[in-house]
Amino acid sequence: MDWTAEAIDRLRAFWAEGHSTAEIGRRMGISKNAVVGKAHRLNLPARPSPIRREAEGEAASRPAPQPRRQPGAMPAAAPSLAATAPLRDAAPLRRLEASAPVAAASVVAPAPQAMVVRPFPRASTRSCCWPLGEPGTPDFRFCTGNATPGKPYCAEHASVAYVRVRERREDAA
DNA sequence: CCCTGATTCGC
DNA sequence: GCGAATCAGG
Repeated sequence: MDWTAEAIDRLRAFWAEGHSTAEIGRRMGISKNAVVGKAHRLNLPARPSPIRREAEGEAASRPAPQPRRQPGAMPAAAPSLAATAPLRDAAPLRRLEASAPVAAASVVAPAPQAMVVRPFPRASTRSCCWPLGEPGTPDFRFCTGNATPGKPYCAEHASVAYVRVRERREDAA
């Protein structure tokens, strides 16, 4: 993967939109590993992980990482059972109470330095969050309409977002 | 098994 | 720096 400025920008955009790493990978034609790897390297804000890594105390409970494939190398010596667990600096790891369906963060401005990531790009909870334009492009933005009560979209976009499943003919074979 | 994201580490 | 392999939870 050639991580051009544009590619990174797109990654940031997709990431900010809350797409899954696999989805981003599909969209960009790369593996999810590449996505998550790069995101991690870019220090992009980790989105709620389904996994809860050990919290300080439990660090030792993990049986030490398995040795990974080593082409030419020999199996070195016996893994001196844990005991060595480095226990790196206590990771912040505050358990986020998950909740709001990860709304898109500011995707817009390719701002070089001051890229403030707002948790909520919408003016208020009452404005439509329908995305407009291609993520990562300068013109990407959100619909500015008023969201209908109880929905994240304006009436217009809500009608697009929520499709009646029952559209099917009843003659289904 | 499918999915998810995180981390490790040979390259 | 990159990303496959691996891990780990739902």
